[in-house]
Amino acid sequence: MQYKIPRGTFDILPPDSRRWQAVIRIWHETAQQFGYEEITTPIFEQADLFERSSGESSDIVQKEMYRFTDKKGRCFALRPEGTAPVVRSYTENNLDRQSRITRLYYVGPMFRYDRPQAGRYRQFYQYGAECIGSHHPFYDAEIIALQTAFLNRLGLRNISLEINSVGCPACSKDYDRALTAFFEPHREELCEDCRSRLTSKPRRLLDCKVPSCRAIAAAAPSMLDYLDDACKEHFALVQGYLREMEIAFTVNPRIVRGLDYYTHTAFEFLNPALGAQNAIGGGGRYDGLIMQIGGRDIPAVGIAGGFERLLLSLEIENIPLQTAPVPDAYLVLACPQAKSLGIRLLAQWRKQGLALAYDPEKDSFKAQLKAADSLKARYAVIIGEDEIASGTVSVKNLGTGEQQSVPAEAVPQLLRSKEEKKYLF
RNA sequence: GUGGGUGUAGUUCAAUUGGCAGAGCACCGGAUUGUGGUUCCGGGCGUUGUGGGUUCGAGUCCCAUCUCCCACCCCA
Repeated sequence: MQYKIPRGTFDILPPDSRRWQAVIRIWHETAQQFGYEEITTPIFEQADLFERSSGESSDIVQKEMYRFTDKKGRCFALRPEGTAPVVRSYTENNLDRQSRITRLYYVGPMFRYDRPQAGRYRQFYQYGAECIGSHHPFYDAEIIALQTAFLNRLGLRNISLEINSVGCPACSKDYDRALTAFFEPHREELCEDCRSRLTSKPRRLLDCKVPSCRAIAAAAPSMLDYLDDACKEHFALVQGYLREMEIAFTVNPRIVRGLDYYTHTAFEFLNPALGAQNAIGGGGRYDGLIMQIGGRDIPAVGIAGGFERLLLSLEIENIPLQTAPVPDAYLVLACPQAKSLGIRLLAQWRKQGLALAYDPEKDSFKAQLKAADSLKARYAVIIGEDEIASGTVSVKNLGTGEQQSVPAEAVPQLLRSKEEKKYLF
């Protein structure tokens, strides 16, 4: 074993690849049902696109980005998240001129240089959707509904939705000041991390796991009390829409999203069964981002989620996704003279859409039937001396054992009709 | 980036105080020449993650390194 896969990456092999296909297919279907169209962007972009959008002080930029320079010294980064590239493409291609509301969704790999852990990888796969062009709270609720529909359709049940509002930049700033003022007198009692957070990101103090910090934070002021009237109303309307859509949620004023560009609504979908890495998706509104990266002042709201944790959740809850593909029939060629005819028929029947299995290295009759059985083929199509002599082939139902001879031309129709019959019961 | 655990056949796991590296499952073949599943029989020299060291002798002890796992951190 000479080469090894890079740390924090993984191959998706059968039978897992089937599960991935199924989940991705359901994502495409759900997003399209909600009026979203697919966008695919490159997996690398100018590094400063992410630096500018995520925020210089974010962990993504500070330590998790895969950066590199190309032969001409230009600085690129493997994308650590999906929103910035979509927004870049939106502005670059003037999509705002084409329609007032633009709904886009994507699927693809993201890259973050993190220490790998269960449910956390260096190359991981995300789905996401962005609704660009309106500040209306309906769209916040709608995109949450999209993500809810997706998770429900997969069969996940033990998922909770927590929402919060981080307000507009103005009330957000007020709140940070209030937090700093609140924690400052306790500086000496805080853990080391929290002391540095106090100056850089006071909000992070709220979800520190050190018990002593938690005790202090318990009495900290709530973001919700610092929302101005407009922000308060927006948040109330989002909640109203969610209730009308019958989407269960709890308000958690401590939700902090990792990236700087979020405004107003922020939310997370959590699966408590997952352990430390329990966020399976989330999103929020980012009204300032498009202007920030050089576009017009256009509001937007988006979601994203990771497939790894989705699949982990499905496994924990024992939800089957897709059964293994089985061949319609296994071709048994019983004598050397049958081989040429058999291979011609194999090709012909495949053109007609049948899933056929055949192994040229198995000569004995018994071995071929055994193989048919282990592949769970529904039928064996047998061609040997007898069949050649009579100008027919034998079709054996491997479930019931019944067997009949028919002309070769009848096989596709026969297998198809028998299969249809099967679905009638 | 920090701390703790882990690694033996394709896979799941054994191997006593350091003493010949094994089993289940899976896989392949066979059990009178054209009929599968059950059953029975046969089939394993694997750089014990990698590289060093101690020892007459290392899967086992020591050091380094890598991987994965758990937690911190962060998030998907």
